[in-house]
Formats: sequence, C-alpha cells, structure tokens
Amino acid sequence: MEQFSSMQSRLNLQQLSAFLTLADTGSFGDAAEALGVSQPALSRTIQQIEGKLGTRLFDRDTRKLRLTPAGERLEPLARRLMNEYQEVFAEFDDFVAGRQGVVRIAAFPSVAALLLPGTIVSFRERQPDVRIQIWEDVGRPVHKAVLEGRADIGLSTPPPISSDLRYRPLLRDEVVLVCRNDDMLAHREEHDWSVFATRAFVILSPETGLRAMIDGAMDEAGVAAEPLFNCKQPTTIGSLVNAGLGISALSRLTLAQLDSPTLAYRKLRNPTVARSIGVVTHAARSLSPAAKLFLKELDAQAKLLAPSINGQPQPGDVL
Amino acid sequence: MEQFSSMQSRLNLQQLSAFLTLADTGSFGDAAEALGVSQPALSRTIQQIEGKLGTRLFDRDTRKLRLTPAGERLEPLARRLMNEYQEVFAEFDDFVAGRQGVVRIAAFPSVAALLLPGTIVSFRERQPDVRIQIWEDVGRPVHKAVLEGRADIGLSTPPPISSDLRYRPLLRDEVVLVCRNDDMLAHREEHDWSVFATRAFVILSPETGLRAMIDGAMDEAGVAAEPLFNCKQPTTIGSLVNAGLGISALSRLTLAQLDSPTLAYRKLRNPTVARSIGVVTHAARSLSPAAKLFLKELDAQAKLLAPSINGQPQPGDVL
DNA sequence: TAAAAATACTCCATAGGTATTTTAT
DNA sequence: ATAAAATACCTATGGAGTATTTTTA
Repeated sequence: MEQFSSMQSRLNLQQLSAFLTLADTGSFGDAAEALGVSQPALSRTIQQIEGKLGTRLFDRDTRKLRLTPAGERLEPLARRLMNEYQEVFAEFDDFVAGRQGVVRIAAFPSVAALLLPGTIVSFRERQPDVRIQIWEDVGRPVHKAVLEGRADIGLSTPPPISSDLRYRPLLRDEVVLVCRNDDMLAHREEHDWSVFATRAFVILSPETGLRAMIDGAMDEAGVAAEPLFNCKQPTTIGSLVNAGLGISALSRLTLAQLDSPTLAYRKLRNPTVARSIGVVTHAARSLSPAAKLFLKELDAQAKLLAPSINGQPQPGDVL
Repeated sequence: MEQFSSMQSRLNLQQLSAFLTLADTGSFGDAAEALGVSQPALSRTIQQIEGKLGTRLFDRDTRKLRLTPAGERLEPLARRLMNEYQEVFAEFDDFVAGRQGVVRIAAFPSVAALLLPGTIVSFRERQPDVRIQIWEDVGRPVHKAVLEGRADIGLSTPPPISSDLRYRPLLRDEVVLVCRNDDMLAHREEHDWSVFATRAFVILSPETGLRAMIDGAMDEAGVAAEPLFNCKQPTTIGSLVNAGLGISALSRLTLAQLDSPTLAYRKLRNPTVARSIGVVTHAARSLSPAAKLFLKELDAQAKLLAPSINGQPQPGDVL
C-alpha cells in the first residue's frame, strides 16, 4: 500500500504508546518501567519519534519534562487513535470467540420447526449477542443458499455429490404410515407398503422430495394404487387423515412438525425408507466462529431428539 | 503501557495494511507488489496475522482467494482504523508545518496597535487556518503571561534578567517631546529636557514604565518642574496637548498609537532616553511551529517600520 | 553532588529476500 | 503443464540491553 511508502513521518503503535506513556508519567525512568523497557531504549525511541515528526514533543532536561505545543497537540490525537485501536480489536476478539456475529441458516421447514427452537434457546444462553437468521426453504434452495454464500449453514437432505458442499448427517428421517390413532391400523406396530392397496390414501404432490421416495418404495413393493388427493402441504395431509378420508405416508420429522395428538404413525417396511437430514456447509469457505459454536449446539440438540426421532443411517436408506 | 503487554492478539499498522491490500487485490502476488515486498514475505505476514488473531482471514488455495467471515468482519474495522490514522497524522503534519494551530500573543497596547495589524494581515495570507489570540497588557503582566504559559509570545520591554524568559529586541522606542505642530517648539529639531522647566506640561502617571524613565531623565538633566496633570492614558495626554494646555513627553511608539495629525514630536537629548521593545518568549518552552512563523513575520514587519520609528539600541539607552 | 537523560557499544529477533517445492486447475 | 501460494533457508536492520557519560538544580 502506498500508504506505507510515504510513511516516514508516521508513528507506529508502539511509538504512540511510548509517547503517551511518557506524557502520562512525566519521567523517562517511570515511563520506561511502565512500558517494560530500559530507560535508554525509551530515550532513543522518543528521539526517533521526534526525528520522524520533525518536532520535539517534550521540552526536557535532567530535571524537568513537559510537553511542547506539538506534544500537546499530538496527545489527544494519539490517545483517540489508541482507544480506537483497542476497541476495534476488542470487538474483533468478540467475533473470533463467537460472542458476536451473525449465523445465517437455511433449513427445511420441518427441521426448522423441530430442531432449531431448542438449539436457538440454548445457543442464545451462551451467546446472547449473536444474531441468528433463518430462511425456511425446501431441498434445492437450501443447497443453493449455502453454495452461493447466502447462508452459513444449511439443514436439509444431502446435496448432490461432487458439488462444492460438505454434508454431515444429523438425523435419520424415516418414512412412516400415518393414520388416526383410533384407526385399526394403529393396533399393529409395523405395516408393509401393501397397506396402501387396501385403503384410500392421500399423499404429497409429485414435486416434493418425499413423494419421490414414496413412489420408489411403492414401486419396489409392487403396490400400484391411486391416491385420493395430492397435497402440497403436510398440514393438509394431517387434516385429511384426521377427517377420516384416508391414511398417508410422511416422514417422522414432517409428522412431528404437524404436532397433532390424534395422529399416529407406524413403521413401514419392505422396504424401509429413510432419508438423512444433516448439516450442509460450503466446502471451500470457513465458518464464522459463531457458526461453529451453533453447529455444536445443533449436534447436542440432535442427540437429545435421538430417542424419539433419530436413528443411525442404515444400509438401504435412501440418503 | 499495559496495553502492550497483552498485545499478542493485536496487529500493528503494517500488518493491517498487508491485510487490507490483500483483501483489495485478491492475490498474494499483486498485493505483495503493491506493498513493495516479495510474495513469500507477504505470505508469511498473513500467516502470522492469522496466527495472532486465532482465525483464518482468507480462504485460499493456489487458484482462489477470498475473505473468511472473520476477514469480512475485520475489513471495515481495519479500514476505519487506517483512515483514522491517516487523518490524525495529516492533521498533525499541518500543525508541524505551521498551517494549523493557535498563536497567543500578549503585548503592550502600543505595540499591538502599531506592529500587530500589518503582521497579522501578511501572516494570515500565508497561514489562513492559524488562530491568533491577542491580550493587551502593560509591562509585567506581559512577562507573567509568557512565564506562566498563557501566551506564546510577549511583545514588551525586556524582562528582568535571570528570569526564565528570553528576550530579543525588535524596536528602539525613544522618548520624545510632544507638542502641537503649530507650537514654536516645533521649529527646532531637538530640545534639551530643560524645555519642561519653561512650559506647562502634562505627564503619564507614576505607575507607568515610561514615567519612570521620564523622571530619571529629568533628574539627570537637573530639571525640577511640577506637571500640570498626571494622566493614566496616553490619549488623554494627546487631548490635553492638542487643547494647548501644555507639552508632554511620550515614547515614539505611544505617540504613533495616538495617530493625531495635529501633534508633533521632537528629539529630546541630554540625556537621550529610549527603551527597547522586543519579543519575549519562555526560555525552556518550545514555540509551536505556527508561533515561529509568526515571529518571522513580526521581524519583517519591524524592519518595515524601522525608517519611521525604529533605531538600533544605542549606548546609554534605558533598556 | 546526586539524579536523571543522553550516548556508546553490543546483541539478537524479526522482517525481508532468493531459491525451491507443493498444489489445484 | 502452469501459475500461484507455501516452505526452506539465509541475511541484515533496527529495537533493546548494559555500561558510561553528560547535565542541571
């Protein structure tokens, strides 16, 4: 920077500090001690400063020491500079320690609803000054937000391999049968996919990721049945099932989000279908310290939910 | 200063500059060139910075370079700091060059009236941003103001020797006979002090410095006459003389201050009495650069006035 | 004459340079 | 294969120490 080519007449921070300390103490000996250097060292430093600036800063002899007019002019300026400097690095230290900053999260609504509230509560206890921003998105948009740097952390299914994204699984989200809890199907712990051939059923619309998994499972199970409704929203499915219009298949996480006391879920097998929900980050970009701390909190939260929802990824899972 | 004992995590200005330049150029090679150092040198500098701060500031490989979140946070802070720094030293350089500051002057009213207006006009042409403060005082108060640091420059008679003041003469201010210009005394170029024995006269009151000189001269000349009035103000003397009530003795400078077209002055001899008017500064205190420049202007102005008022100090002068 | 700043000299830590290696496209 | 950053190794400057001299009240 050319700023520094013509820097003959500017003091570095150490020199500013030496100047201020001498101005404070009024004696080379005391100032040198305060600065942790020898008296001759400080003596030379002050001479160098005065040489650089082209003025004496102190009128002095072996008995007296006082600021010159130039010194008096410099003092408040130097003091302001040093304070600014302190403040800047105090602020930055806060950032580095994760006490300050912004964490931007892009997440599936289901994950946002289930995992984030608890995480945020305990995170904010520790890091009250960190701002948290959440975008609820589905599938691809989450990956895109992380890829393009609009979000620090994505919570979603795994991104396509060989993209510049990194993925770490948090939860195993299994596709389950959804019915009213007074439905006779609720009497059994598990059902085959063939159950959908025997009952009216409602299902998510084809553009959703879950629907693709469900279609795949039905194919594999050889079940060819026509759904009663295609719904965009999981909540609609919940209402329809509650209304007794049919049964459905949803992921555990999506169902948990509905939070309906009258709905039950039962395992579906042959095949068992699950997707992985996890953390998406950019492979080439560092996370902010605050974001790293947030991730730790997320891990803890995911472990907490493990008994009710989670499961380790298993062979055969659709990830 | 303890500020520096715990300074492990703070960057010096060179490091800040290196960081900003790299952020600007986006390439180690280019940034190194801009900074005037080699690429490996900058490479190491950045590593040291990151080590100190405890975070990476750039995500980089041999092809790409971009700021990390920490880097993005630091950038505006660092930029602000560097700007502050530039501004502080630009301002201080102005001060050192005498383009900025305050010059405080304590002066005899007569000197203030005669010497300062021209000096200030030409000084302000060159240094329009320097503020000038003037206190009009007489004799001792001028010395005291300089001694106590309330004024940078005093314009007055010489201070008592062996005080902490320094004195440099500017003008020789001679005591002269003052009469109306239609007075018969004006016909002769010079008069002895005995002239006061022959005419009614008015005179400054005893507490003034000039009065002491006049009394001394009258003693020496053996003139013992009673003044008609003792006046505190030179202007009163001017009025009385103009009114034809008598003649008087004043210094050239004091008379010039009256600026009356109907008054004349003539040399007084046996003895010739003069005082020195000059610059009083503190012996142990530096002058501000602006004050030094002001003194130069004063010298020039005093030389300009030399033909009409001045004269070199002469043997026998009361200084 | 005593206390404090300035000087003289010596030393070493660090910032910088050159040559080379590693790495990612 | 190429271009850029990182590493290795060396050098030299300037900041800091100890011992000593100078200065002034």
